[in-house]
Amino acid sequence: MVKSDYPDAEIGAYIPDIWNPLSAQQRAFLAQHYTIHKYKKNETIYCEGENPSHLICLLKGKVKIYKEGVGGRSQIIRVIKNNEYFGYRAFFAEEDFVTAAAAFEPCTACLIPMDIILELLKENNELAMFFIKQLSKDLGISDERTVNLTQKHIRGRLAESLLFLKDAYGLEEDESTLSIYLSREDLANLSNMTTSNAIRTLSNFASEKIIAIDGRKIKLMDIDKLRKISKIG
Amino acid sequence: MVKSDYPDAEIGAYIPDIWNPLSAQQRAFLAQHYTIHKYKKNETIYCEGENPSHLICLLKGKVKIYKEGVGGRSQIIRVIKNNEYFGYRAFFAEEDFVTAAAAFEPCTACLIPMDIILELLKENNELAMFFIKQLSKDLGISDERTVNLTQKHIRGRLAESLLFLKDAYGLEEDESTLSIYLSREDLANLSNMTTSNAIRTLSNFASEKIIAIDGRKIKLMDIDKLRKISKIG
DNA sequence: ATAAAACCATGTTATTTAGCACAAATGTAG
DNA sequence: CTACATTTGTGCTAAATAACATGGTTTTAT
Repeated sequence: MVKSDYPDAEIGAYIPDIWNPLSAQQRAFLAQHYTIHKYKKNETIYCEGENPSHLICLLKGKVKIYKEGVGGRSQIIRVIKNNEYFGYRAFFAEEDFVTAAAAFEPCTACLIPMDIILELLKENNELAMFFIKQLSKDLGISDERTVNLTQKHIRGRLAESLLFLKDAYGLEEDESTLSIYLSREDLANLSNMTTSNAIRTLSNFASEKIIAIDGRKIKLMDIDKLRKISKIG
Repeated sequence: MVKSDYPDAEIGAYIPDIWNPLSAQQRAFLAQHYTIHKYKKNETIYCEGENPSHLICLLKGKVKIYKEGVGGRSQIIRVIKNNEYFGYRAFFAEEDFVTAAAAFEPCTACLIPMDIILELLKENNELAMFFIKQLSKDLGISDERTVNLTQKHIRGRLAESLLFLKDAYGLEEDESTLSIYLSREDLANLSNMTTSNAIRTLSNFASEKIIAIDGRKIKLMDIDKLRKISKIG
């Protein structure tokens, strides 16, 4: 609702992947229909079972896509950063959401009704190719993740999650601190383990000088070693 | 190479999902470039790390898509049946294969070079929508599977695999025998467990009269109970 | 500022699952 | 048909992980 921060004239700069392929006319059409929303920290963006209606492009902040499993345990499936799109898979598959989305931290997002996207897809193949490519990449990542989460041991899974967070959200200026601060519980849900085991394994990594922890701040001290641990499982 | 069994004139009937959206001209173009291949039982169709080049439509037989994990264990990611397409994800993502494919039983497939598909995609949006929808469905299944394989216990995972095989390949005329005969090892690889545990759990199900086993033949005797076991994990 | 709630840390125990060994059954090649 | 390889079945042991309990610490809300 705070379009002021993201003036219409510049919207294209914030959603380049779907804006660039469009013709002038298509851009005008899109510009008429998008809206800007803000989400508070920990706010739910959509829930499992809901009906998908909008393509969401994250302009600012960090989002988790997760799934409630058996016995209250939840599993983080993927994470979203700046300029990434989500919320559209279920619509294309003609299903309700099988995952939920929530904000790790305060977020701003651009929402575009899926009907509008469908209209654009009918006339613009380059846009269709964007979605085909994106879905293909995500499917590869998901397949990879299935094996990693099922076959690796705790240390391997946690090491992998730390590297995953580094790749997803990068490091701070010191080139070693993860620029996302997660609760131990979220870290556990990302790594398919209990909170206790996330805490314990994190402490072990710290005493082995592979990482350094200061509350929720995590410094990666020995990335090669993390890679090795992640690789051997 | 045995086009005889699948005469050119009828090819459209075998690959309807991508044939129907095409114009007459596009169909002619496609007909010029497809080939028919046969695969023997257990033959590898493609390997992890290879470069994807063809869209494959399975005309006859059953195929597994799997991934070698840590320590020689392999994980079956999904299975393919008649009239389903595979082999294209990696191409669209511009990656090498992250999975491998092999024939469960003797197979016949129609291969179409991905370049040809790309050409057709440029001019045909309906075809693009087919891939968007298919990839979206597969991604949902993959996400679902990640949670099922990681959070459920052995009995839940095996029950789920049996139901999964029923949905994928159906039952024989008796309405209860799975119409695919897998080795215990494949069943284990599908369910993320060791072969011993697959054997053991299968025996347990049999003594509980939930299934009946006769070699590799598996009869589902109490599907409701299987669903319940799968659900509670 | 203070109370309440959520989170972090660590030790102990219980459960689940993998790993191994070996025998029996089945399939396969010559 | 026979010999050999592979698959299946079963029991036992070891390892990995979850579950629980408790106390300290930080965050949040009022």
